[in-house]
Amino acid sequence: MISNYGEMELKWQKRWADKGLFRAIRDEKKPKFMVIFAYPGVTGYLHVGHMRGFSYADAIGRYKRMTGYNVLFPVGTHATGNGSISLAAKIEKGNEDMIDYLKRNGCPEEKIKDLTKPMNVVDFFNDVYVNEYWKRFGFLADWRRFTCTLYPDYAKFIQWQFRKLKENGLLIQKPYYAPSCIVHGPVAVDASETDISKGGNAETQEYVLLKFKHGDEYLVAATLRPETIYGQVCFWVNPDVEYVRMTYNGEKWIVSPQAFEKLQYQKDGVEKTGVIAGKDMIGWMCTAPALHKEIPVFPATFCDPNVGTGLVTSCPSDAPDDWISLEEVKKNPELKEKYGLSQELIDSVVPISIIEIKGYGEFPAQSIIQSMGIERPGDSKLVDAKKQVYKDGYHMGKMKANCDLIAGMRVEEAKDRMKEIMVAAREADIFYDLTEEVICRCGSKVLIKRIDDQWFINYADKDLTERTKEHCKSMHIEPTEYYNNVQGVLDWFRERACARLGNWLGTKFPYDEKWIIEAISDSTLYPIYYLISLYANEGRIKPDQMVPEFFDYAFLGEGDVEAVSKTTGIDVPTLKEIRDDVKYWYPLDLNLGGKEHMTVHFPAFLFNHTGILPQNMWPRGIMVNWYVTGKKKINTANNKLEGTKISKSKGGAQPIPGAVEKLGVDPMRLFYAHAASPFADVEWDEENVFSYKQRVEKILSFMDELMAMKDGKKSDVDDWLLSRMNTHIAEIEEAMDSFDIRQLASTVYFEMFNDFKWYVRRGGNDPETIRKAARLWIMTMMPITPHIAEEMWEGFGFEGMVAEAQLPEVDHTSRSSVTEYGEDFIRDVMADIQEIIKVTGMEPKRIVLYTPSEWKLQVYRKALALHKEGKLDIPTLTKNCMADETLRTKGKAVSDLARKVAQDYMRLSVDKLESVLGIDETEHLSAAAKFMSDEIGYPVEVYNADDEGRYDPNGKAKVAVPSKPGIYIE
RNA sequence: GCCGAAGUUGCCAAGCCUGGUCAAAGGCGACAGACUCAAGAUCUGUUCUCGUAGGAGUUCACCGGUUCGAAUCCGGUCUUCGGCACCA
Repeated sequence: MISNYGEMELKWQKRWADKGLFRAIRDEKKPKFMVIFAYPGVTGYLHVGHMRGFSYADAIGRYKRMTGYNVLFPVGTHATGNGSISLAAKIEKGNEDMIDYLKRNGCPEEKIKDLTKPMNVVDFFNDVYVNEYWKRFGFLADWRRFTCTLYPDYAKFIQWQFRKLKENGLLIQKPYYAPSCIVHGPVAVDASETDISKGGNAETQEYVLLKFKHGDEYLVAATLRPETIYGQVCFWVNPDVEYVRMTYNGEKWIVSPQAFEKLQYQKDGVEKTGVIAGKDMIGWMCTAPALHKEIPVFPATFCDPNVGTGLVTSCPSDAPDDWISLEEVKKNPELKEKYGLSQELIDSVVPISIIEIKGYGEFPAQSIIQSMGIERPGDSKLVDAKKQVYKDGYHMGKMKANCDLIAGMRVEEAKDRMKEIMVAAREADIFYDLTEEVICRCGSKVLIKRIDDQWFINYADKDLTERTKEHCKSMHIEPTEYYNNVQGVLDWFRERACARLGNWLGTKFPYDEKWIIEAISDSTLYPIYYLISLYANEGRIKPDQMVPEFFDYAFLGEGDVEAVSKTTGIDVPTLKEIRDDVKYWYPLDLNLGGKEHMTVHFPAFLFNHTGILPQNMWPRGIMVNWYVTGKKKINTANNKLEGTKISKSKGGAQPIPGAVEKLGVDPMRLFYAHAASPFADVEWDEENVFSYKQRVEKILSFMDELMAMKDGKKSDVDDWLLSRMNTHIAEIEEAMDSFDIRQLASTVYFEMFNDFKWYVRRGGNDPETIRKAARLWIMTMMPITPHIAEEMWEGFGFEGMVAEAQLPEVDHTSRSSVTEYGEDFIRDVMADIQEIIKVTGMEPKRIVLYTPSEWKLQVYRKALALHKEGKLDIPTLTKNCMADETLRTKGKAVSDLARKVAQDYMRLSVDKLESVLGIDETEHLSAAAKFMSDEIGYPVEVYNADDEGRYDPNGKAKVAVPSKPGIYIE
């Protein structure tokens, strides 16, 4: 027994390290297997969930290692971006939450004060990931090759990669509208709020700016629904807002001050020329674009100067806000008075029905207002009403005949068409805005900014896409759903902005150093870099030497080695060695990553390989793993059991070191492997992990028992056990062809264990068989629970370490389905006996089994013979039996049995029938009678039905058929 | 909304591609028994319903279809989850 798991684990980790097992060294005589997991971002401590995918990679690597492959399993980290900048900034400011978080995860106090510099943060966590997570989990990764995206040598690689993209025509520049801090430049707006302090749910929306002419000025309204232009009847201005007069493109515009600020970031030559009070515009007449009709300007307080341009065109038929505000204007005499609007003018404004939506009346806005019971402007339900009617309109609506250029179109297409028409006629313009306020980490506003010379990787390139899609068909991608889906993902992938301006960590863009290469784009081709990082880490090559010619030679085999040596200053043998490594190890055999990578990293990873490297270096496999979710809780809202996301940033996640100490590495690895299919989320449940720990301990103590069996002898079950073991190994091989780690776990920790237990229960105790079988068993445990496997391996005194052992080929000669069936047969018979005892509630004095008469066996044998020829059916078998003199004398009994046999076995394998006939049941059951008596607790006797002297008061012998002996209990 | 995935017996979770050996693996929990001074220990059995003879009945979200036969194939419905881009 193991008294201290931690010590035991560390002991073996040290031995593996001392022996240098982690090192992957090129060996041309052996086939290679290169596996990575998508390296994690350095954003702080990881939690137990992250170890799931990482552990798969190690288990697969170990399995491959055991089955004859030379395995390269390198690791690294991804630190590009601003995660560590913001972490460092928080420490600097003494942010208590952050300091608390670090402490809670076991960061030593004295370390914390060092973490005020971003690079220190990166170095610190690199150390944590490697030592506290990966090494602690017993990974056999080639630590010498560790790399990080912020290392100077890595930067050289990325610069080369971008040069290649450019040379291959895959880098393009074009304008781009990106959320951008007014101080720091582009930021990422997403739910994790890595870059920002507020507004993670904001989305960028494209508005159409509609220009309403008034004199020589334009009132500019922003709309998401250009197709409603034909329904416009008036224009809304907020009387309480002071608007800005500005010039743009030789035109005079009026917009809200906020909109003016935003426009400055999106349009050139925008200038403020004055201001105008909203209330001064009330009562104006302006000309609507496209419609070319005069409409009046009315007051509306719902016009928010922060949204769009703060000016709104009114289409009451389809906009609930407009409808209700128009009603208000009509009903409210004060407004009339205040703004001097004539009754005549007001009366002239009537909604125009323009869109037909199933389930709505003539005026959709009116319908929804009535059904939701909204009565006045400002009602909070208006937000939902708007959403609903917009949504239904968009998907189900159809433009009515009065809509001129877009009449009869579905709203979906009318929208784009109308936009194009008006923009082309210079009656409209485009404008981008965020759906909610976004504030940068620095406290400044985030607005949408036009970037003219934004660099993109052109993933939309047709040729590249086709090539990549085609290649994916030949790849091994798990799960199958993703294999199918990736085709669509690759199609959907568009140009991707690949560089950023501002304060980011990362590699400088080689063609223009003001740009920093963006986080996704610098982590696509990197698996190949692990072949170089080894040399860089060992100081054999310096970043300065890693000029383009170096990579051209190393990766592409271009250039003359002597010349490259001269250019780079790297000696020829080293260059050749590197080139040989690349040729040997690449392509990557398996890239394993969480499901979040399916639409981002994996496609980019594929595209960069197919875009830069020759075809024989394109990746061979991808495996996607699902998550470990938080403990499920009852959601009181809907009374359902729901998992909660384990989140790095939000806390509440189980830190890894604590879990390791409490539960042990092997139980955790087993939990990851077995708790669910890799392609399903699994709940983190300590109780569950604990039960895996118990299973591991059970196996350990069971092994102790086996080791103690020194003087047993051979029996029938020995053959059975060895047959079972080989059958299981064949199963494992098949499962692991598709990296089915769960099946491996299931076979090894459950099925094999059960077989061993049965072996012992049946009296098996032969030391030679035990050693032989245990040897196989322990080896198959090595991928998932390597530490205890070593412990047992050593206990049995097997040579070397199991981590370097080779799993033998399946020994087909020792496999026998007849032998295996023999034990199933015993179990079935026992189950039948138990069933009878249970149902009758008897306290048996005597249990008698009857094996079937010879004539029945004859029928079965005939069935088998026919089955082998594929001719087993009822009439054929019956005829066949009746052709036999002795059988014919039995008459109906034979034909009845023949029918039953044919029916039962027609659709089953020949193998099954062969097994049933393969054993002599009388002999087999007699031999097992003692065992069964002991197990059941009552005496068991066995007779053959043809035995004249049998004890058979109930005539049970005659119901006996092969595989189903008659049973009599009294 | 679009795209994708899923709904299995108290819970977790296999099976579904390749229909029959599926009342449906395994684990957990529960129950009974064994062993114990004791143990979140271990072992054995049971765990949809009915049943004094190894059987029968009703199940794999719901409705319908294909088939001799469907948890598995097809169509539809409902529900849940994920992705929807500059975010690792």
